[in-house]
Amino acid sequence: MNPPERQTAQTGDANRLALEGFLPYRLARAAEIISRQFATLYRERHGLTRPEWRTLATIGQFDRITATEIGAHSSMHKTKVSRAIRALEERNWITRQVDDIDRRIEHIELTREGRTHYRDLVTLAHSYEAKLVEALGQSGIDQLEAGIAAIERKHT
Amino acid sequence: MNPPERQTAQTGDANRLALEGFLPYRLARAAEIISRQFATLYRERHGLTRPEWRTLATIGQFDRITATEIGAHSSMHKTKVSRAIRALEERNWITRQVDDIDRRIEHIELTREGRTHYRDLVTLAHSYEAKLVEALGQSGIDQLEAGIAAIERKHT
DNA sequence: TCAGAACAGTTACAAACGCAACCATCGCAG
DNA sequence: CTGCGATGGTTGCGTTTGTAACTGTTCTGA
Repeated sequence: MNPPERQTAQTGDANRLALEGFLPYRLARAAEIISRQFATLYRERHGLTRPEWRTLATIGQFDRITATEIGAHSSMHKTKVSRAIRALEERNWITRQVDDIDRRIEHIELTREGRTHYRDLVTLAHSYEAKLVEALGQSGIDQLEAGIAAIERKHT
Repeated sequence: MNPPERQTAQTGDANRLALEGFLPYRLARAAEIISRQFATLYRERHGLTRPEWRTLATIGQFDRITATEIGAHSSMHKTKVSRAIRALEERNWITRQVDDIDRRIEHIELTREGRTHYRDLVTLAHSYEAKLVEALGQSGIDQLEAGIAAIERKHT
């Protein structure tokens, strides 16, 4: 058993930076790895891009929702959302309905077809999460979540 | 004091997915927040893009390095590296030198000017890390690093 | 009542990205 | 040798992205 190594961005020399130990870099890289892995799954299976998957996931979560709300809930720029919505609409996975009172607003819902894909996507997500637990161990997951939670807590 | 809430992607209903509890999403979002915060610093201060910052950081870390090695060390696509190198070269922050023996290889080094910026960048990075520790708490940082380490361990 | 601020959503445009094709060079097997 | 696969690095091209500007609509306050 090795003694646990404390990884930091320092190399002993304070005038250098070890990129591989620098937290923002490590975090970005880790997120990229996980995102890509999961993206491969839904891309191969449903032909979705990342913004489209997030959009679909958000609509499915709330049944009926507006574009602005989707952006707020999924941390996406409104142009990304707009384009994702159009793409999903062209596949007939969602429908839009202009609000009766405020005609700027469009309510978005899943079609039957969209719901089918959403259900499958949820299964996929859960099973990927399970794989993550298996790969990283429950303690790894717990620590990661705790760390993320700390960031979330500080961020507005 | 509230009891700690266990956050999961489930909403009780297994046929739904709570995006805000889904680990890949949370991780991507957290990384994005941190990356953006730090990027604002070096962009405002040195006018660097993200690939340029990573490239510069890697060159500074190793003094003399090739483009391929930069890509491997900083997890960037070779075209990204190529373009970042060109941009840094145009600012006269780095120099290239074709290898005497293998003329495909270019050795890259910092110029005096580049070194000045690199030093400042290192200071910036360290002080940002310190701010992170302050904001998230040492335990938050430790947990985050442990979680990331678990991912790194599994990834090739 | 009505002018202008605010807001939902789209679009035009430029920058950034990755893939694939490419050039130049090297290494190696026959 | 020499021909051909592998390697380092660049570039062309289609796609994706964010910014800003725009359309259409509602809200607000004088």
